[in-house]
Amino acid sequence: MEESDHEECNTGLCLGLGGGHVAKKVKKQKLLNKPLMACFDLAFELSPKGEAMNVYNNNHNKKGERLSLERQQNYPNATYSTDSENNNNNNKDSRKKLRLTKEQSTILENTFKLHNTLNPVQKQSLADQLNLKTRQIEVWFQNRRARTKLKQTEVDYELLKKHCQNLSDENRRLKKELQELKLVQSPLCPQRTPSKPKMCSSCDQKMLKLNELENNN
DNA sequence: AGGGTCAAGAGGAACC
DNA sequence: GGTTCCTCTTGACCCT
Repeated sequence: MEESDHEECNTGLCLGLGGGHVAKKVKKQKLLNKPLMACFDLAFELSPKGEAMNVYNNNHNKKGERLSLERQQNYPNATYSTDSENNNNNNKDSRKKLRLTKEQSTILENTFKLHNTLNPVQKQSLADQLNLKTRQIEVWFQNRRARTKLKQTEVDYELLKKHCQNLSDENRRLKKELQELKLVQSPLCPQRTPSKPKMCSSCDQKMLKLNELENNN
């Protein structure tokens, strides 16, 4: 990287001042009217509140350090920078949080509405359009799908809860109704007990004989 | 200070 | 076997 490559940068970070806290201080003085700029592998943006932030972390992260070579090979587009690239900054405050601009968020949201997954070509073109890494686009879509799913789960849970409540109410109502029916059929209400069927005299006699036989047996 | 949000890390599953 | 996705977790930042 030539020094002239970042002549626009007045954050101080190019001079070895690392970390978001430094950037935060510097931003208030110098960056208020610069929505997006890049310097080395660092890109800065203003948050909705006007704070300057490191757009993409440079992963001196404790975990980032153990990132396997294999994964780096799997994701060649990802900015898994090695310490040698950015080692001017101290490793402790590495993982800076990216804040997408309103415009970036809007475009991502609109794209997500059209298709919630992207093919590599779409990913690349979106990355170019938004000045982000394809890996960032990929991560955003992953997280967005996760949020959608979580929201849907919450909605489903509420629906099931309501349904369950309805079933409980119905069950209670039916139990009550059954109780009332039992009460109505009890001996305490003789008028409701089934009356003896009327029989003609011949049938009556036959019944009598049957009863006698049964009793004899 | 503590909780919420969200980008990113990590690891495993699924797919081709 | 490489790539992408899912899921859970982590950590930075914001808000109250």
